[in-house]
Amino acid sequence: MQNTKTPEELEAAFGQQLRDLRLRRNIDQRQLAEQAGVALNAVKNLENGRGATLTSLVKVLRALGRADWLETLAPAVAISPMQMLKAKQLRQRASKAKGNANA
Amino acid sequence: MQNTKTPEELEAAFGQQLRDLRLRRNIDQRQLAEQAGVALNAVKNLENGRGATLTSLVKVLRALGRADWLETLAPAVAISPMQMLKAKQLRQRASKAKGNANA
DNA sequence: AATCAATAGCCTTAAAATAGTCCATTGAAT
DNA sequence: ATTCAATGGACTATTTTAAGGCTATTGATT
Repeated sequence: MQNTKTPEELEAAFGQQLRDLRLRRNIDQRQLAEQAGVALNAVKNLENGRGATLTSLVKVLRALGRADWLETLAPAVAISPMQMLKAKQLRQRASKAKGNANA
Repeated sequence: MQNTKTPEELEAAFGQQLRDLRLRRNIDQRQLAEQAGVALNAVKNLENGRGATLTSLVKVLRALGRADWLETLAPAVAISPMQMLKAKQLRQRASKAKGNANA
């Protein structure tokens, strides 16, 4: 089941979550910006889904105490000890063009 | 327990996770960029932690089928049905400067 | 060990975000 | 109902990123 939202919608919904985190801590945008080391405008851009840099986002997450969330994107796959033994490490490059899982 | 990593380190570690997701699907950067609708350079920037826009990130996550991850930042707090009744909705603004939870 | 596609890195131009400031609107507290 | 800080929106200058193209390096395959 795919996410049908457009990138714009995703960014806006994401901004709302950032806002929620901030408001749960009851700090204003100015304070958050200061603690994060970014401009007030950068926080506004993030929360309103108006476009932002990844750097601004990371700094703000850090200030909100949620930098750990950034580590949850690609969790290591859980494998059994037996599988562990013969598990090959992840490839460093995609395989050459013909045998790919492409569309 | 705080995350002690610098923003640069966080961004680099995050980029590695993006790369892992891509490699698990065995597609190359060019294909991912094409499917995401961004430039090849944007994918490189993301994976190498060299700076990127939130828009590029969102498009790439979407192409990787992981846009749902964006919804996991601020999960709704679980409360009991009894609490539900008297639960006030989250404030829309931080409270005025004196009584804040500031540093 | 030879091959060659995947990736890194650099360049230029265009587009977008940051930073700083100001003013208008509005939610929450009195 | 009034007040006023929190927020939104707009503007300019500066910095950063996107896009597109090119070359050098290197990991995976044979």
